[in-house]
Amino acid sequence: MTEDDGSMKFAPADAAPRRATAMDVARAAGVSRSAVSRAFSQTAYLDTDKRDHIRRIAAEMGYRPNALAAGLNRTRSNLVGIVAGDVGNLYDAQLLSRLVSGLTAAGKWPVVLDGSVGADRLVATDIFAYPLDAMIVRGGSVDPVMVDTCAKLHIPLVFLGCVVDAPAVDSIVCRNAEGMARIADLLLNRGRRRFAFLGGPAQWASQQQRLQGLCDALAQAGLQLIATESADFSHQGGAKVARRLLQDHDLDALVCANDAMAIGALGVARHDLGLNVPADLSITGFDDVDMASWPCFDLTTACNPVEETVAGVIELLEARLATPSAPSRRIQIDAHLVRRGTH
Amino acid sequence: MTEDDGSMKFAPADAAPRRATAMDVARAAGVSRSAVSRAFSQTAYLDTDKRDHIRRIAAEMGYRPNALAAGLNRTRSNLVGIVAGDVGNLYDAQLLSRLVSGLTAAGKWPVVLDGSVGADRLVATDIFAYPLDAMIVRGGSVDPVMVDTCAKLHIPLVFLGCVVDAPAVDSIVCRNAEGMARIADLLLNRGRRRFAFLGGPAQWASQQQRLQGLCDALAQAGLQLIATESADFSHQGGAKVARRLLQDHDLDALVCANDAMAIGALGVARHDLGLNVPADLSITGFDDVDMASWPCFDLTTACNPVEETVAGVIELLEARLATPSAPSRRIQIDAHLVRRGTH
DNA sequence: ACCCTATCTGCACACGTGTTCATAGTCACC
DNA sequence: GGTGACTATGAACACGTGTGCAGATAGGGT
Repeated sequence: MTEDDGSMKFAPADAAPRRATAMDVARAAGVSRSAVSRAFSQTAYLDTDKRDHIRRIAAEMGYRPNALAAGLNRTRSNLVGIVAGDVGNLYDAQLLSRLVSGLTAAGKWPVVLDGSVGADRLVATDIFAYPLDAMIVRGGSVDPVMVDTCAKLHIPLVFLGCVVDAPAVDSIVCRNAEGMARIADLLLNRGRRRFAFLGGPAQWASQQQRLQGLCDALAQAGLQLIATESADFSHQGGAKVARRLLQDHDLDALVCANDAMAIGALGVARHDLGLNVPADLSITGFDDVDMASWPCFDLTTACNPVEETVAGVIELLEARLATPSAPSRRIQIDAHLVRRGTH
Repeated sequence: MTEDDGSMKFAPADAAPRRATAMDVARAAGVSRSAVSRAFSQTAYLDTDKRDHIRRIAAEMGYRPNALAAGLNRTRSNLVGIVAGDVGNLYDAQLLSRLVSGLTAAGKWPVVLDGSVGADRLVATDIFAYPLDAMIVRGGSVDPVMVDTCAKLHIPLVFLGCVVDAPAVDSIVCRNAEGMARIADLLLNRGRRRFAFLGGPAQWASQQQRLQGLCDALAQAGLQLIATESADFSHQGGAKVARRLLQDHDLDALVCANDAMAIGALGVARHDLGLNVPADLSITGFDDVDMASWPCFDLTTACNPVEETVAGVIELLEARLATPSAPSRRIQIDAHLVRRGTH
């Protein structure tokens, strides 16, 4: 009865209107608040007529149980943080998109964070104020501050693209070295001998593994790289560095650390330098983004399968949530060769 | 004192460990829970020594105030839903990325939802269980169910790409017709007379406005379109339909509704059909995605500026949150011409 | 010495929900 | 009709936090 006084004050419709609560519905339906709560729970007893009545009134008022309030006495919030990679990068954009779909299908809500700001700033910022069920990090290198923070808050971490050795931290990586070895073998069998590598930023673990895989395969054939240069994984960066590489060295194989740079290199080689790809020069990428299959590029590359990766992330996530103290796991994904027209 | 009994039961360290709470910190620091709460509030009184002491212990224990619990008695959750567009589409991917950055900078946390599932399913699903501060929808057409649901829950809506006439629903759109008219004028001045339009799905408002802008500009010159076909805004779809258009008609200008399709058309025209662009045929896009400026495409297009659009969304959002009952607003963004090498 | 004020702190309530517990009601069966 | 079993429901508590209110402490002024 004292509640009535509170709800009668001035009918504040012009101020910010508030979301209907279970109490509001209970008053409108002439039942207790508990009954409203039970009307939205499958397990609780409630008379069918009463349940229908409550649900109809709730629908009219636009009531839905507030997940944040309910989450207080539940152990899961169903919120999962994603630190996105470089979304200007086509592969990362594709990955993010599929990851969002996969998490939604798994009943989790992805809160996406800008990965381009420093990870330390991300920690300083208040995303960890939210009780995330887990954190998925896409990136080339690992930030120890984030690992520590998540450990203290008991937030499971899944790393996507690099391996982290810490308790309750899982990771999923592509078999970069093996994939690159397949590319190297393909080019060696075709008779290529004068190789250069167009790599990405050195702090990316995948970049180093791809370089290593290439070097090892060449060493087995008694060869070594003529030149190695780094760009920023972007199309423009790849084009710029590829021009320098192709002008300074006499190459017959330019192996790139990802598709975007390979496509940039392809443009420079064909249009600016007038080289004949693949007759005089092989150019290869890595990842197999959508664009690699476009007829104007038709890029030979190694497929870093997005769907399989996302499925692996979801699997790691669910296993970790089911058994928080389980030992860390690492999933490795095979990168298979995609033979097209640039080798 | 009764609390002690509760906390002493078995020290359940092997089960799912729980996040430290203000009560835990209070016990460890020998102060009241209120003091801990105040230690993290700028406005509250607290002795400096005591505040430092509490914050140090909190840092050791990895304590942070739980935003969900705090959000219960606050009017904002700082969570904002984003219904993403088609992230396979390059423009939408770019837009999503910048939107995430912009929202983060504005102190909001974006919860990203898969826009490819039907909007009705999105409503049926339980994202609205969370008290979102607002919902940002990127898409070509408007789903009335979502508008109704958000209205009932008092969740402000911002539409990105189409205009919706409903209370407290804001929108931001590109001046599509004017942008397309600029392209048409450019092509007319260059002497083009035989135009075709390669459009997107009909339910997209922007698509219709772009078509309309083109038709009007042609009509002013006493011309009309020779042919109009639709694809799905994708590279592959654009390529396929462009081949048909170019084979069936004698054109000197192929105006595309977005860059992806224009680039697909460009590949078909040059490589498959051996046409000379721009000598014999003009091909134009719309949006000005990064790729349009790549030397291998060098696409003439109209710029649909991402930064400006995101800034507009943030502005609409903040204004709406400040004044929930304000009349609906519509921001229009100019699409300026980008002259490159395909006209 | 006393009082008033300014500063600090703890208690208690509110936020909105799920769930346990006890109780009222119903029905069947002896 | 009485008793037991069972169902349906409301009151109460818990989740973790911010904050109003009152009380306590200290310090200074008369």
